[in-house]
Amino acid sequence: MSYIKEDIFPKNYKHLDVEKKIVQEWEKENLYSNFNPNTKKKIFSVDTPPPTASGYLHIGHVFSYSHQDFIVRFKRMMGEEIFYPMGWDDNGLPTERRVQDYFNVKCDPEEKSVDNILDKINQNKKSSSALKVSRNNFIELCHIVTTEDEKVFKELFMKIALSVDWNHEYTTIQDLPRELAQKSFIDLYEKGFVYNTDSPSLWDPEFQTAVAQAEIEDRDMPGAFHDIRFDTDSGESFIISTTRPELLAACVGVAAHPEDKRFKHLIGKNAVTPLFGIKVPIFGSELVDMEKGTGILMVCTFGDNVDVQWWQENNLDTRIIVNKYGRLNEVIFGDKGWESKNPEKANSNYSRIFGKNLKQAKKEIVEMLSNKDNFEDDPALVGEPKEITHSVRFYERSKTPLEILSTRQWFVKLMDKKQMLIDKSNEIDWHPDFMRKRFENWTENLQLDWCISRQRFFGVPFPVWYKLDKSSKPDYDNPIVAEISDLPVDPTEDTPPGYSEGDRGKPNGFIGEKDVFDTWFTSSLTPQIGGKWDKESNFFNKVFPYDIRPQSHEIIRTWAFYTVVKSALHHNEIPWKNVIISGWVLDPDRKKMSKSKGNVVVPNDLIDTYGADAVRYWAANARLGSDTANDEQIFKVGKKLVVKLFNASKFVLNGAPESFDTKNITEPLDLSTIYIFNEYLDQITKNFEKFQFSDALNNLEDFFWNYFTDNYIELVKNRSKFNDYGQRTVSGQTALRLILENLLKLFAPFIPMITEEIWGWLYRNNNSYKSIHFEKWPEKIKLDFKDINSQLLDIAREAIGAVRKEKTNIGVSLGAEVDKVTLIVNKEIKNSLNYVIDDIKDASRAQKIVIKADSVEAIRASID
RNA sequence: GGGCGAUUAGCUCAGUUGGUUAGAGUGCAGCGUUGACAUCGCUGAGGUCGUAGGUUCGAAUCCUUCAUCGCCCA
Repeated sequence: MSYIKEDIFPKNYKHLDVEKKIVQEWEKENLYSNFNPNTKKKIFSVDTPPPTASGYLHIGHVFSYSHQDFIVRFKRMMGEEIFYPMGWDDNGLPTERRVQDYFNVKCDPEEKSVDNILDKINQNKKSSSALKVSRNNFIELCHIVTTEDEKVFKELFMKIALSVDWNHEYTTIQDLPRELAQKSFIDLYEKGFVYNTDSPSLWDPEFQTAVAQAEIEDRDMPGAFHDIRFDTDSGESFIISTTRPELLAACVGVAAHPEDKRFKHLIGKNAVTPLFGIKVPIFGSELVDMEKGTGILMVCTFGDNVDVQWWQENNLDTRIIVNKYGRLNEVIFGDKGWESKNPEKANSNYSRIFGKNLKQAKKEIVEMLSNKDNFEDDPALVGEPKEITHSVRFYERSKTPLEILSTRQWFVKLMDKKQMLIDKSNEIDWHPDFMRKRFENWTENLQLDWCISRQRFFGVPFPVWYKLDKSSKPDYDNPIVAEISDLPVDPTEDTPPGYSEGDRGKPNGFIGEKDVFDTWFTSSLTPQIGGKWDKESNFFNKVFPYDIRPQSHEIIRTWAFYTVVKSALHHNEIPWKNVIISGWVLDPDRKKMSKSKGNVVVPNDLIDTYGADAVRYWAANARLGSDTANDEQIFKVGKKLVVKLFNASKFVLNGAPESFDTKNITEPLDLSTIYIFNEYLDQITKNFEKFQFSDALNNLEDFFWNYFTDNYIELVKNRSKFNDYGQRTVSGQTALRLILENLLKLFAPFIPMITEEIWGWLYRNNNSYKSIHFEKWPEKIKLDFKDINSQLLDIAREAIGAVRKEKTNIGVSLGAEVDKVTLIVNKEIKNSLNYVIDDIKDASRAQKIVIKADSVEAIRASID
């Protein structure tokens, strides 16, 4: 028989070297990049979140991506065929801004593409003004920048040992995602689920684009109620309150609560706006809050959502004064729709705010309202503005409040599908389950259809052109939609079927849609992109619906929601069977990490200090859905575990026989230990199957520390290492080896580097060697337990504990040899103890051991 | 204002369907070791289980109230 030699074990564990080496080996072997859709095995598919490429990766990414990898590695060892693609979301505003600054360019869809865009940029280097580039060139530049970012991301993901299939790496702006996004649009168009319309919608003046409800956030901002006196055309007057006096010229009505005694008599009459002299109707609405401000208010084009509602319900006039830049556009009082009691005065007043932004206009209006020269009697502004804090809606990336502008936009019809979407979410298992509520709440509270058009450049273009009539007016109601076989198309460069490029912009010709899709319109297709929807239908059907969708909770309303929408509308299916929600990583003060707070932790230093395995250990300790503080203490514990596993393995394997046969496990203590292991294994596997990896890890650690290293190894040390007791020795050696191998496999999903390293010591030179990560997940070890008291290990553990305690009491070292140990035990366990007494004697380093029966509760020891 | 979650030892968290004396890790203090272990072992201190009610033979656990914190949404 040959034995494992000492020289294969390094003295200490150097995680930096080992982890680097292992990642390189995996990459060289393409270990994980081998998904086979034609496998006979069960397929386990993962719809991974594509990180924003021009963002940055922080410890929170490491955290949640580790979570998915634990599950993936478990499933792989369970014998399933893993489909684990990875994408980068490079489409959208963050990249646009970065590229603009980086190259000093500005996208202009009117520009034609050129071949040598980088040369042109170099020539423009010294110029202070940004170079105008076509959309295609702009996309080209975005590729250049994001390719670099993606490389950094990929390196980090490999460093933390994600077992991603890099053969299925994609970016959301590549041809396939662009093509599928356009195909998605065409499919929805043909099904009648999308429409375009010119109606009030949310508009960000800073980025000059429409935005969707999902991208809005409310922020508490300081504001002020301005009380302004209005007259009626019958000579009465009343005082309205508004936080937006700058919209006075856009006033189209006045509203009060119908039950409000103060204003009831005014309803049905007309008011006249100060400064502009426009006659507007006064109407009643239950939506008016009588407690707020003066209880009566002005309705404008458009102050907020409710203004839009009143405008529709009461057939109010439309007076647009805000343009898409957030500035006041030109209007002429006296013209149709702008009839004023004093057009000359109105125009002169308006000239003071025309062209100004909303903030400047507000200041100007307030000044005019309080200037008594503008009024026959008192100024219209009553008293001082009353400062308040109110919530204001912003596009999440913007610093300028949203406006509601009437613009032509494309929408996906959702308002009529709320119940259907909630039903779909109920077919999905959410982990933890309460996160389902977020989805439901959001869906129930939807107020608008999904606005999918953006007036931006770095995105996927709409595959749509519009016919022009003889006066070059576009026919928006009958768009020309691209043929699916022609996708992807860029309507600003490509020509629609039946037209030639010369017809572009000409009477009776066509124009291309300039808008691009909302980023989420593409990102919501990650299941279709990963599965190559309709390109390889065989492939798609095998991975879809996906088994899991891992993500964090703040994008339930966007990514999860829209993905459910797409799958429901395209396939009438749920996109995935399980949603796995990771919590956030908070800073030690339990504050959310954010760039602006400056409390973001970058993962690389932590990984270098503690090792990727230790960082993963920390992530594995968090339950799904719960936020976790970034606590270095836990990284230390993880490192300790890794080192302990290293040392325990070294000890067990050093000098052990190369081969072993499970049949040789005959000693009662060894059998008992394996029996207990089996029970733990059962728990661990069950927890993993429920995606409760943190519970699985807890079980595993419990067995590893409290049974295996602290006690079992100590008990069998002598007979397996230092003395030859014949069959008892072989049994101990075999059990140690068997349990160790099983533990390595169980730890492998969590700490894949150290386990791979140790596995390599054992099997690297075998012909049939494969990574531990493709080994089979342990099954219960089948041995003959029928005459074995499974409690033997517990009893031995208690006995050795009693001896240790007594040695400490009498002040001798645990390793000290003693003459005689007496164990005082109760009668029930005396018999059992006899089975393991020799091991206890050895572990006690006693010459002689005696058992004394007594009516004690716990085992006690005395030493002579 | 509506919804969700949390509140247990100094810190981070377990506590399964209600059931003896509420646990772990970490940290702290003391002692002993350091021949698998930049370790390990033993011992100790430390908790009115957020508050106030209720159900029950029995509540950290179930119900109600309130408070605080966090998140989601208006």
